[in-house]
Amino acid sequence: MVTLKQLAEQLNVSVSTVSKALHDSEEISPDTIERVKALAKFLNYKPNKLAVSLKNSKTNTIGVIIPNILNHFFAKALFAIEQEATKQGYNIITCLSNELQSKEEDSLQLLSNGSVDGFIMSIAEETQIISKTDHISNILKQDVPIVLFDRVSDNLETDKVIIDDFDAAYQATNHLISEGRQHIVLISNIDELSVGKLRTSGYLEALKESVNHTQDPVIVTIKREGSIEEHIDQLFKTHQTIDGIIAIDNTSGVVALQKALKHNYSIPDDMSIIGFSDENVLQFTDPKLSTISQHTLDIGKASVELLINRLNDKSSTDLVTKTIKAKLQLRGTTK
Amino acid sequence: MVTLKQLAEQLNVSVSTVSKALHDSEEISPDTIERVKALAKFLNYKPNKLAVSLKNSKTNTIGVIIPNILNHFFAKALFAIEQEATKQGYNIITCLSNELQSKEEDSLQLLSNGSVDGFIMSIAEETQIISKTDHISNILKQDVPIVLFDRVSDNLETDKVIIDDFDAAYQATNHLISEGRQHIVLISNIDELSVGKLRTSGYLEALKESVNHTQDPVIVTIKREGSIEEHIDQLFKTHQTIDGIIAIDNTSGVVALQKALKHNYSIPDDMSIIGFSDENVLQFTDPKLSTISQHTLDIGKASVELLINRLNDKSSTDLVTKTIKAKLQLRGTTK
DNA sequence: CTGAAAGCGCTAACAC
DNA sequence: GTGTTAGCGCTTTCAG
Repeated sequence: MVTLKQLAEQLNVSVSTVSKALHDSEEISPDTIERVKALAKFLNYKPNKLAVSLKNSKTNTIGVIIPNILNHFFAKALFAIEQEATKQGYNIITCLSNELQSKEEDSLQLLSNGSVDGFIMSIAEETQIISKTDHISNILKQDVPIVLFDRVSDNLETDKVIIDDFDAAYQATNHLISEGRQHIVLISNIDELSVGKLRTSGYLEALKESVNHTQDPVIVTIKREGSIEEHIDQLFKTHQTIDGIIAIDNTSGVVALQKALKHNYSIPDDMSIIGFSDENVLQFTDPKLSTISQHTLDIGKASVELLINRLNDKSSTDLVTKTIKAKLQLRGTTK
Repeated sequence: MVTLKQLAEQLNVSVSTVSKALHDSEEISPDTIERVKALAKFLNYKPNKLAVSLKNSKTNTIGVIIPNILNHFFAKALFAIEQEATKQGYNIITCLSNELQSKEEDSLQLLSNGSVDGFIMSIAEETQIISKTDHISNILKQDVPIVLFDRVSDNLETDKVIIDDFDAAYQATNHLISEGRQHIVLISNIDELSVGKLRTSGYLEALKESVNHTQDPVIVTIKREGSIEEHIDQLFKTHQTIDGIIAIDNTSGVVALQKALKHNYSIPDDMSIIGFSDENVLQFTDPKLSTISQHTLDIGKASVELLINRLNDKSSTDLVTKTIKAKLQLRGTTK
């Protein structure tokens, strides 16, 4: 690696002159600036980021902690975070917690030592289940800002970016009710998560409020990843009067549609299905799945904006929670 | 942030004593070590990684450049890379090239300044199309090691991790031939990529070698992401004798299956389909798609191993190319 | 206009 | 056993 010192030696000037020249300092003669820059370019000089960061106590790097990169929602969020961060001159260091509290803690510890200016994260499933967030508040205590997105915790005093999970499920349910559906089932493999609980509440509330709708709520909870298909198959066997499905996670909507067609339901005549899936699954379904669109790109972008705002004004004490409205996208699986 | 200096002051010893104590140096009395460690723990001291890296000229960080994180193959590769890197005590800085040569170049430039010890990357589509890899060889010239995975280039002298793309497609095609299929079509939306070209060659070779098989090759090339469905629909309309499909990218196999069922083919009786998809799509298909399994986790792991080996022995000059054998996984869409 | 010197936080050779 | 010093590469104040 070429250093300032080497440039200085070759040009017979001092290190500080070189440094200033490269920063277009007014103190330096145009001529010197010219010469310095020419040589720097020629030798492909790049300032050592470590040294600059150490000096400035500023890394221009954001730590991003993702619970599960194989979940398309998070992959897309990461995509958006990276894009916006790059645009704003920040790098990202990505850690994957794989839904484990221990890995989440490790990553926070490991990077909160000057490696990053702040964090953007979504809470690991395990952390949400055992509801222990000390490892996160410890970091906050050390004045390293954190933005939480999607999966958040009321116990943590941070900026947050969420979607209106309750409302989204509430509206989806109401839509099915307005279609005249009488037996609307909710399918979830995320009932341990904050977002899962909120979406379920929205569903329950919509059913409760609906006057001329007397069904009891039916909630299918799926624990293990692999068993979604079995559960849904089972559902169609045991509940033959089902005419509406709200799937509140990424994939079960698609699976439900698949199975419904297999069971010879005519969609959407016999049954309506609404999923929380991203558009990427649409190519796999026919008819096209109606979904609640989460505007994942906006979520990622907003997270970066919030964090950078916070970094630029650490003094500000009021926390902001930004809600990105989800939108019901009716396609081929609803009337 | 707590620093060595602060610890030293509180304990009335020198900074170097503290440093040594924390490293269990033999020079320091057990008693002092005890006291230092106790205070360090109490104050939650963490060595500033920037300073350590600067001092050691070693960051223990790997730069990972991913062409498209929304592609499940790359998400899974990233998953594997992160996992293995963490295991070996390395962090990763993730950059997304979004298939653009310019972003790839930016990322390499930005991080090859002491931020990372080396790179793991897969080449952007644009870079493969215009076949300009100077920005990569420039980094190599600066003695920053790079491991290429999946999409590689013959022009670059680096360690590589690839799958046996030619063989995989060759075998898949031969399998369909052995089933007695007479009109086997290849579908590709990645014909610009090195891996796409190799897979296509494998298909062509298998057809050519087959003695009692007289069909001409049929290759459907899809350019735009959104048009896969249309193209496949079209295919079934114009080529009604098709009885075999090899889809060489991540998604078109699933789409082909979907459409074939829609067109009332009985799968696998009337037609066999083999995709290059990951297991994650299986939940969306019925019958289950037969695939060529790419062992993506192994690819990621091997990439990290190769890079770390290289970092530990920069002198070694012989380049290694590791081939992770793909495996034909027959499921419900083949006989 | 240019240079010397201090310091970011850490390590390590070398005193004492 | 402990302390002093120099230096990683850079920025910045202050002197010249």
